[in-house]
Amino acid sequence: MARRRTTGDTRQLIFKAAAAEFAEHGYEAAAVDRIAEKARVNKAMIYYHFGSKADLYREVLQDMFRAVGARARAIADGEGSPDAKFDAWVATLVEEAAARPHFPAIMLRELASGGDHLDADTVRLMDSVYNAVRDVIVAGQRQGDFANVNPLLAHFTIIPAVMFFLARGRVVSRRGRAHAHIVEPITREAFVRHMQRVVRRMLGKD
Amino acid sequence: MARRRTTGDTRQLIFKAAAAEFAEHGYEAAAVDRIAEKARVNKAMIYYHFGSKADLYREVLQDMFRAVGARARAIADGEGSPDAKFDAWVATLVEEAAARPHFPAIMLRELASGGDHLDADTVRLMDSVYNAVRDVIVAGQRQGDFANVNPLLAHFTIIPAVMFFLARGRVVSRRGRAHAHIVEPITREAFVRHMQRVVRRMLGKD
DNA sequence: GTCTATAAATAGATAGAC
DNA sequence: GTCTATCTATTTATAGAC
Repeated sequence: MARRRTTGDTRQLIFKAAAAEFAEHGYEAAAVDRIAEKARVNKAMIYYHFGSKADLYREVLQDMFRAVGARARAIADGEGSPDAKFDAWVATLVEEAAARPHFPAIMLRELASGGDHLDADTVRLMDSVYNAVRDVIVAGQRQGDFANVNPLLAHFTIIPAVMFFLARGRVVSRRGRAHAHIVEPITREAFVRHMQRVVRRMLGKD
Repeated sequence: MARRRTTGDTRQLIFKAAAAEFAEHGYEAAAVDRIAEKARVNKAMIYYHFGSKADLYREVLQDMFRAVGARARAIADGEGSPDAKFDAWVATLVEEAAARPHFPAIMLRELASGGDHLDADTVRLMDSVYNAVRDVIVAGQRQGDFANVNPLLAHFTIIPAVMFFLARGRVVSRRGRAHAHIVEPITREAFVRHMQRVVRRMLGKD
């Protein structure tokens, strides 16, 4: 059944096209014209629905961090040992980021630009992800399972590795790079297992 | 003694301004006009000395990877235990990247763009960094000090953490973010110690 | 809600004088 | 080697018809 395009559809088409465009080019170099093209929508519609390029970007960012934050909180508040929770967190982060191909690139670029486009609300959402991670670490330390590791340093050991790994896929798949060791492929399974091992050893007591 | 500006000076002024501009905005959004402004040089001089924006960018990238590659190779071929070499590698990487404030941001952005602007020569330079790291890991494994860890996975655990940490400095130092845990400051010393510990545990045998 | 047309600014790059 | 002036394309954004 083909049905007419509704307002919600248009918004979502724009939203998805915007996420892809911001990931490919970054906020500054992203072109509203190209977003309209990708969404097969008239450019004026983007301004009608989202107001400005900056507002559209903010919505894309917040959507990403809201999704990851919810899953992180679910793990933190769920059942299982601290070790098992971190196994789940690593797997979830990879899964969630892989399901949104634009997520790692946008995060990498936002960091590179010094958080130029992060408003207070977005920082709060990023913080809620970290807070869930920290809760698990502190709980693990209280019950004597984890060593005395700074939770923020632990967080910034896991997140960068996952973002790099997923962003790297596009670099590796380009042609004309067959003979460099650094672009050898890594399977997602191998990466997850590696990171789970690294995290367990990072957090574990001696 | 004030001396006249020579050709070499002009080239280097442009070079440094370009590195800063590419780091701040990324290749696409970088403006040749702004590079000229920063270097206090006429825009036409950039094209006279470097040919194009793309060529200028390539030179900036290659310079970065050449410097880091040389230091990585020196550590790999030098004296010391494999463990000590990795302590040195972590400290060196942080030092080298901190001395070039544009380095982490450019690398983050290049990765985010899928290596769009990496020619074969630049990939070879990146590869030489990894090859030095891999040599140390393989040697450590041969002499029974290291566990059987995939060297590429190990490399992509260290590099991202260092790049994130250094790029994060600019995000943290912005105003209006005082109340998020995720932007709490981390000293360089604490980070280096943490990473050295993580790397030792990642590579060490059980 | 959706379109066309266009304004106003800025981009990369070059011609040509000196 | 260094400059000014300029070409052409593209940018964000909006006015106004339907």
